[in-house]
Amino acid sequence: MKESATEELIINTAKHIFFFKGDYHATTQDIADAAGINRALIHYYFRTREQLMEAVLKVAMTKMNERLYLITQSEVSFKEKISNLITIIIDGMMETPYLENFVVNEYNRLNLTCVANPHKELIENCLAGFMTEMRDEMQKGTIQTMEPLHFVINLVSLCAYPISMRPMIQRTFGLEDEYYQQFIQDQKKNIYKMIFRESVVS
Amino acid sequence: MKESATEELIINTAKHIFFFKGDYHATTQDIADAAGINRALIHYYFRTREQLMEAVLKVAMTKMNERLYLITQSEVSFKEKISNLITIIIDGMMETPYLENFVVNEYNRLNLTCVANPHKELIENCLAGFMTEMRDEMQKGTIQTMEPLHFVINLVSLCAYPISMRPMIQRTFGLEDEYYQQFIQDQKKNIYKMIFRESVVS
DNA sequence: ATTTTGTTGAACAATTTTGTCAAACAATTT
DNA sequence: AAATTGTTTGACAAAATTGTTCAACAAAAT
Repeated sequence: MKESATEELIINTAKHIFFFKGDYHATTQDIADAAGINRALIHYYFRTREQLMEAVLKVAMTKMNERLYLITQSEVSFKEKISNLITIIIDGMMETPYLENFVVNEYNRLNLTCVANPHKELIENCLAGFMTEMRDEMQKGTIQTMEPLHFVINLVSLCAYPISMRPMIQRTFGLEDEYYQQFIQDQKKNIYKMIFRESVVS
Repeated sequence: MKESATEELIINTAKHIFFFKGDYHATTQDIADAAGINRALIHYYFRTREQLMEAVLKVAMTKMNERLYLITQSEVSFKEKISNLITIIIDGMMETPYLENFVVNEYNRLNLTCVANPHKELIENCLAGFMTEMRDEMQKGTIQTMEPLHFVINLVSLCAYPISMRPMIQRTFGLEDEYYQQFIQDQKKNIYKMIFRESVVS
């Protein structure tokens, strides 16, 4: 069953408003206006605002899961895998910078069991394999020795935080948009070199 | 002029709801109920919901600025300074885990010039000094060579992200509250050793 | 003690936002 | 072409939320 063009337009508009613009206070009217449609259509396709939110969140989480899967199951060298992970996270988040904030903020309000991950077990296996891989590399001395969970979360922190908190960081340090854009691109190499303890040429 | 006990109660309750619980959809009624007072009092002291939000945000940002100031201007060794920074950020954020998210989310809506930092120039000076200090340590080889701005933001990322995004991370990796609490405490030493490239005993 | 000032709560009004409905319209089928 | 089905629209109703007012009360000052 393929969804209607209007339904997809609504979802995409909502995604843009919530995940790109970060306007969590957007009303159904705001969404309808942005989509150039009548507000009643939102209710026609999604019944309530809440159900639209759930549908949008579902799409978001599925996307995140796909990313995670893509990274962990690929058959490439460890260094390449890390490199891919950095690129996928940073590029992905630049497309939808407010997605993670949205998930965290709406977390308590929405019933997240209804947006459970269909590939949950598959991903858990991939992640377990990735953990083992990390331990191997630590023994080899490629990366610093620490709990694999710390390593993964550190890696994600380095990629995601500067994008998630962009408005606050830009304001704190007084950085222009263009400069910050470049900063995030530079982060890709920077993180890689930090992880593998290579010196950075400046 | 000391503020009334009621006014302080309202501020503190709002802070708890927004910065600790992370319930951004809380109504004036919700806040009044949580504070055990009549809703009209909120309007009496703050006139509108928006002005209450601004007052709360002002308190939050002042607190953040104080932290930053405390760290950068202290006359201790570089390693100790980093150690303090990690502790202050992590402990501070555990008290108000949703504060940063709140600032980012409300950023576009609120007029942030009205909550401008009174110590702005002072902090900029301290930060500039800190940057120089970093460059020195990089030349000495204490820390990895990179742009000081990257170094600072990386440091903050490592501390803040696991707390800011806690609900999402816990869900993704299926971690219990108690375990995660410990994880964050362990992060303090972990980040320190990562920065100074000391090996971690596990 | 009385006036003044500040504080509180309940009821009310205004606004905003969501949700519902029936009629009009378009597309498809018979 | 008529009937059926699905889509779109504007108007309306309901609910939720904010903002206002007034009368009662308490505390402090004169």
